[in-house]
Amino acid sequence: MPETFPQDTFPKDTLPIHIIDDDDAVRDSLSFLLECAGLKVQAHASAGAFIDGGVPATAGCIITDVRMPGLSGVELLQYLNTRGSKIPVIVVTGHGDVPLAVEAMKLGAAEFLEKPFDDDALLAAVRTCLTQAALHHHQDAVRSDVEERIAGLSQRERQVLELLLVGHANKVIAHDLGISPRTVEVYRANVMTKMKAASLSELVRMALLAGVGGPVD
Amino acid sequence: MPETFPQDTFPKDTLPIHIIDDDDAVRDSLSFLLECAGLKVQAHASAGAFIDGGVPATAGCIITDVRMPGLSGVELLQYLNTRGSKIPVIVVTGHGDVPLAVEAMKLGAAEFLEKPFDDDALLAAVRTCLTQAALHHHQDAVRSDVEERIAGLSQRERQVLELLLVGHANKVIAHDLGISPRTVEVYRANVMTKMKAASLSELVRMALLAGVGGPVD
DNA sequence: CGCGGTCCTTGATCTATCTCAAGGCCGATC
DNA sequence: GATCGGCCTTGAGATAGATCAAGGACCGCG
Repeated sequence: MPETFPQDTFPKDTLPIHIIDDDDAVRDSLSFLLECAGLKVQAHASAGAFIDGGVPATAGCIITDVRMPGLSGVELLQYLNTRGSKIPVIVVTGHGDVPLAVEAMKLGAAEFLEKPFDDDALLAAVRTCLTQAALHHHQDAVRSDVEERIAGLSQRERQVLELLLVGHANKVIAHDLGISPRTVEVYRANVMTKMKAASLSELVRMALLAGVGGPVD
Repeated sequence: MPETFPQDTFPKDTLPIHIIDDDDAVRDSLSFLLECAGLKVQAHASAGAFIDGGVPATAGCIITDVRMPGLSGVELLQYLNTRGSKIPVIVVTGHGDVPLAVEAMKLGAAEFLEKPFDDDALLAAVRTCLTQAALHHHQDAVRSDVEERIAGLSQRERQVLELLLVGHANKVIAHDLGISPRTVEVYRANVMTKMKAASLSELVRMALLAGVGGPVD
């Protein structure tokens, strides 16, 4: 079970910042800038190299160039979106125009800076991202934790869970599944135990968080 | 109780599109373009004029210029954000630069187009916005409906609702409120009736939708 | 004052749900 | 093959919750 940190004790500075740029000089100077600010940095020469390392579930943020051999910064954003990643991405570019910036922002970029950019502006953006990342990280930790518990349920237990979320009473669930109401109660109790839910209310909130048994509609 | 439309029968074309621009010629040409596309248009000469009309809870989208006397397009975005409005906003500008575009997008603009823009591009953006607006509109209708029901609860009923959402059993709630468990049951039943909830599960989902008794944490 | 209305409160009763205890089935392991 | 563990299943009794029916406090109104 992932640790859950209260927001203000969250170890922001341990979350690595990934720099993706094909220019050695840029990587070095960015790394230097961020490390001087006491931040942990990992540099990658291409988006592919970053992805090959396995997209970290937990990262502070990503700083990427747009024009690069292989995947461009925009393509990286698209890839991250398909992966459902919520890592904040700061896009930097030497040849930016408005349509490109708009596209990057639409794809969820947290910031779009034109070179040469102000060091302070970048640092400010990074800090903003780290704060956001800390929030998302906590949410994600909770959600993946809940998803794990759901995965740990047996088939019957999962069925009962879903019917429970629909709002059916035990006896209705029993009828639906063609078993005794008594048996449903056992699964229900198991679900509560395995999901570590102290109440039905909590169970419903957990399920919604994990995207099970959708909203009201 | 607001009607609920299945997504594809939603009357998109009845949702008005608000054009905000201080240039008469621009308003007219935009109005003409959109009306030819069969869309309903309302034009405003300034952001202030639009706001004074009362920000409509239901609108297709807003097309606004950036540079205007009075509130600028960016300031309009900020205002809409403070109001919690989710109306999609398309920003158009004759003198756009990257930082301005980025700022507008950060403030939630759906699109940022530079003049002279392609008519088809604008129409495509508008249609995208209308689709989004239809989705949000349905969500908002449901939420405001739920909020109304909550507002219709008596004080005791609301207290019981909150403790119920926390996951407390009736007898615990009774102890907390210093009344008989039996009495709690009455409020509980009233809450279910007034909220039109068929089950506790549904009640919890409604409450979460209305932002009452927050997420897991 | 007497009236209707809403809100808060409760008892008795019936129904649903949770707790304790336990048997049959199947695959994995020794 | 025997044993162990997990899954599915159930009964009887205790507990919590829903339903039926109703009294007292407060407020505005005629």
